[in-house]
Amino acid sequence: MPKPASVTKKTAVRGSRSGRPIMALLDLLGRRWTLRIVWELRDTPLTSRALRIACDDASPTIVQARLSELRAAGLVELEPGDGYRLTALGRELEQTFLPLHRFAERWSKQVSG
Amino acid sequence: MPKPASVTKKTAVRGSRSGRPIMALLDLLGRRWTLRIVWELRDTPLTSRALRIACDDASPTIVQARLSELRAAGLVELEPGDGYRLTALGRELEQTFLPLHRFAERWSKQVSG
DNA sequence: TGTCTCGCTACAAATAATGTAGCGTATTGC
DNA sequence: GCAATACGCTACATTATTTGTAGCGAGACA
Repeated sequence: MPKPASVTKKTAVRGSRSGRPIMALLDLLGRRWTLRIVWELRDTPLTSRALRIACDDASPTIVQARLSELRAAGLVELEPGDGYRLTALGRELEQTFLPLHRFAERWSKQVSG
Repeated sequence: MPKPASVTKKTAVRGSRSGRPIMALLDLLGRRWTLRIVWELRDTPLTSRALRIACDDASPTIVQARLSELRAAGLVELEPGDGYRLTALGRELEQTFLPLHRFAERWSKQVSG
């Protein structure tokens, strides 16, 4: 059951068939380690290796793949000599995630007991 | 300190080694279709089949798997006769996602243009 | 030179997702 | 009663993604 080319292409985001940016974004962020990577870059640039370690020693394959996607999406950039960091746009995104930290605390308390 | 069983066991989330709820949450949400499912339930309950269709005809296997995870996480519940819907906690989470819609619009304009 | 680290890639094995079919259980209409 | 339908959910083979390990070429440092 083939999907349209725009969705089958490697770089494209699933769910973008609709042309609704939110779907493309949800898809991009819903890939393994993507949210985590944005999170780890939230307040400091990290080299690719430091990032891997920060992400529970995720494999370089997937970290590089996610970084490529995030760079293509204009959310992350590579500052030579400094490592990866969020772009201005990436920082905007990260801002929308700040309440998530607080929520996570509430959530873990409510789920565990 | 170890997280509650529901977050440390096999069913639970990668990245929870640290015991930091945010990691567990980021991992849970960073699984394919999870964000999308929460999004689709944002303002109306949906039956499992309606949800599949809303999610670009995702396979029932994965939708059911994600729903199980989200139910175990206390974010989604099944109301018999009504379908799946966000719990109070799930609605709190969804609230933190609202700015995402607006961001997605900004993002798509900046990336494509 | 040798030894670092950097960003990044290759590649086989393991794991997860996909697409299709169908189960058992209600609920409806006849 | 009895199909027809929709529900939540599962089986399973195919395909895609992720993982883990190893290592490349380039640059900095000594």
